[in-house]
Amino acid sequence: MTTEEILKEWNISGFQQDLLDWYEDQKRDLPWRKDRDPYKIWVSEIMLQQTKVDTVIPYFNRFMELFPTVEALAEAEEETVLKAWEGLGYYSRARNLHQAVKEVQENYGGQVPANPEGIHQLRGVGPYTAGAILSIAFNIPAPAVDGNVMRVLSRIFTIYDDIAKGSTRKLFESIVEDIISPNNPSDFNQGLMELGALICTPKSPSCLICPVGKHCAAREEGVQALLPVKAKKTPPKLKDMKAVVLKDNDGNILIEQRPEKGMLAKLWQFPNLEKSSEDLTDLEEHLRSQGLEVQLSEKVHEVRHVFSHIIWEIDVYVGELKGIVDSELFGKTKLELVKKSDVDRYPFPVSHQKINDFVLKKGDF
DNA sequence: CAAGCGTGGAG
DNA sequence: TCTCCAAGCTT
Repeated sequence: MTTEEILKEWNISGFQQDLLDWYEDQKRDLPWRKDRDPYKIWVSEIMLQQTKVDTVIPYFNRFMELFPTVEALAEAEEETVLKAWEGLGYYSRARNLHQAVKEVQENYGGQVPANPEGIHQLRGVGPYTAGAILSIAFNIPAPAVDGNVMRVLSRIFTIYDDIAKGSTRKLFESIVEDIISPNNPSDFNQGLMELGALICTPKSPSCLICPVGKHCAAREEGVQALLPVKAKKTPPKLKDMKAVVLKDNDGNILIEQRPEKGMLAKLWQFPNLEKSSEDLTDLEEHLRSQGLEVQLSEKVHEVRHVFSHIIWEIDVYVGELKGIVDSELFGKTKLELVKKSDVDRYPFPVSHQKINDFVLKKGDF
């Protein structure tokens, strides 16, 4: 049967009631479900993008202690926000959220806009997050189609479109507009996602205890394991890197800030470059070009770190900073000499936390 | 539209 | 060790 034929004889209000009853009974007690503060819903939705609930919970709780309100976050330093995000990944989320919250503080007096136009133009708020905030916080019947919702609905209506394609999301949004509960869009959307997280899971879904199993075409046909259809993404590419932990005469450590755009933007790291020679010349030249004279050791460690699209294999060196040869050049760099105990104050990506752990915390350097 | 953008956990 | 993710957005 086609999706249209299924929908025509499908029991919409029965599905709504079964889903809402199950959600009311089985929903998890999560920190962002204690009230409907739009700011908290917003922050939680940004953190939950491509990130599991169990990972988010401690970050969310710390974030709310540091920045309890729109005003508090708007007034915070960006580096403080990035430090609170350290380890959570996709750091543009933190920078975009910070910018958007400043705009809300400036343009809306700190009140999160409760309409589609206002909310969608905020940095980092795309179609899913806009719908999630509108429905969950303001109970407005807007679709909030994430991976869970596409998986659940692809099974219920046996939809074989590739959910990795952007255009497919629109199809699911139009379906949600048809079936969303007009009285309780907040719990309806959350119920769909909760069902995807707890019952209608990617692998071996629990169809036997599914509260909406009688509405599901995939279960009827026994094809739930074939859905959803999702194109495979290309595997990450290997990149050989070098990093060096440098100490000066006073025991200070040299760190550098990454560029404002691109991967790990504005985070800090130990001087880091793509490997271009087997010996030490590439490192020495890289540092000399920034005005630094150094004495390097042989490789002391190796770090492997997998990103979503790249794998870094980092050869780690240590060395001594002999002097700043060209202080004018050094002044233009994003390098800083900091006390060993202060390295932890800066936001580091996990790849370089691994270096920090090995060289500065476990090692005797 | 496809690619770029992180991380830690499950199987 | 390897594969596949998990409440996506921006360019």
